[in-house]
Amino acid sequence: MDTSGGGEETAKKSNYHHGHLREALLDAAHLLIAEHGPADFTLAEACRRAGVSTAAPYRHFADRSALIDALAARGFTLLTERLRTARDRHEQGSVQSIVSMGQAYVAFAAAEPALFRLMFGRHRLPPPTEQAMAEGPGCFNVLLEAVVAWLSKTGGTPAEQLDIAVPLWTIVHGTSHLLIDHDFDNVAPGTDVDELVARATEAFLAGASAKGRE
Amino acid sequence: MDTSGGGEETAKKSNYHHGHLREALLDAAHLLIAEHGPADFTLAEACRRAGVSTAAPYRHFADRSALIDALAARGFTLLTERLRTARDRHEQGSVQSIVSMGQAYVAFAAAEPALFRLMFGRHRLPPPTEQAMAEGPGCFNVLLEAVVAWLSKTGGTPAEQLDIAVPLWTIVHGTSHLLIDHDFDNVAPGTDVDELVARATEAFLAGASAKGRE
DNA sequence: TTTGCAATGTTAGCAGCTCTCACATATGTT
DNA sequence: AACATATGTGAGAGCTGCTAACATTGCAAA
Repeated sequence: MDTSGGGEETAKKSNYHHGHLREALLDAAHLLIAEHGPADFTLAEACRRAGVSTAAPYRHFADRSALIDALAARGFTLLTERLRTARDRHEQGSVQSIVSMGQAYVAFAAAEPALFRLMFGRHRLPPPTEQAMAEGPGCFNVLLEAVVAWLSKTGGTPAEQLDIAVPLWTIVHGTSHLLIDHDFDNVAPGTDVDELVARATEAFLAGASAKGRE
Repeated sequence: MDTSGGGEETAKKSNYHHGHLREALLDAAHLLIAEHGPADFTLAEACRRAGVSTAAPYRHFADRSALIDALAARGFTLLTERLRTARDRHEQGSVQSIVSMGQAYVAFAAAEPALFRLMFGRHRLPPPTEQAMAEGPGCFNVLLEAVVAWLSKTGGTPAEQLDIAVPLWTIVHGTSHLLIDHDFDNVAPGTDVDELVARATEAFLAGASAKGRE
């Protein structure tokens, strides 16, 4: 999947130094949390899969949670890309463009539930982490740009962008969590989340722009 | 806070058998996850606080996660109560009644973030747990009833109840998660979540009923 | 090329956690 | 009073995160 596979032969000068350990650990961790959930992810098991001792990770990460943070950062850049391509599949400023982003958001959560939980569930109060200050908004900014474009088409002002974007975010974020936690199963089984996101987004935008015009 | 405090004197026949260990462990666990987050909650620490050995919990719970599940169940009954009283503070079928429920939902998450995460974050695929089948819906049913009442007032049919209730749920659920994960801080600091829930709910209901009428 | 240093890996080991097993003690029923 | 049952303890196995001292390699300057 990456260069390390073929690299074992081309660059097998030694097997003492791994060579791509940092990335290998992140890959292993990604697989593990996808299999067993983020809670009972084990650094030792990741080491086993990467073929190194349990002390090796500490050359690349301060501690276990630093590795998890790095994984979350990976997730944010991935999500941001997906949102951008989803948005750009439709006309700028169109409702369809915004709906498409929401569906991509939920699809990402559905495809990578453990990663999604990791990204938004690290309840560490202290460190806004500069990294997060850059990545998190980076992700949200994609939505903001689309909302501004929509506002300019429907006669709204850019000042309202947060009043529109934040509720839209809550809809797709809530849908994602409820979906991956299987909370629809008992209550509304067989829910079509794409449909759900489309209807909720359209209804909210309709209600919001009606209110603005009244 | 409970009977065990005074009970130590009235019922201090022995200190070998604890007497209320199950509840005491749940109380201790509740405090611990509130302090340190649900992830690094430790069964051993809960034992220390309850004043028993680390083997004692296994007389009352199958394992660590069974205790956590019991805590989550507690949370659901608590949340259901809060929703019911919030709803009943306003006229039946009114938008205000529905908004009030949403605000109570978010307020619960804000007051008990760790418990909230526990309740919805146990990503255990296998057991729909009968308990959860009863509690989860029990919680959602409060909303459904309110939505049915609103529909009958606005000329909708009960068949649409899920189309209305599920999006509303995603709004408050998403708001709760984003709030307790501090995701508003970087993006929309100082967000008034009560205001947010009210505006989003009103706009969605307006848009949805307009669509029904068109 | 050789030498020396910084980067990266290993082994050994501590402390803490979950969970089990055999044993101890209290409770209540007959 | 005696037994069965419920509930607690102590010791210990096996795992984990993490540290410290030591080993190996790659790179860059002499």
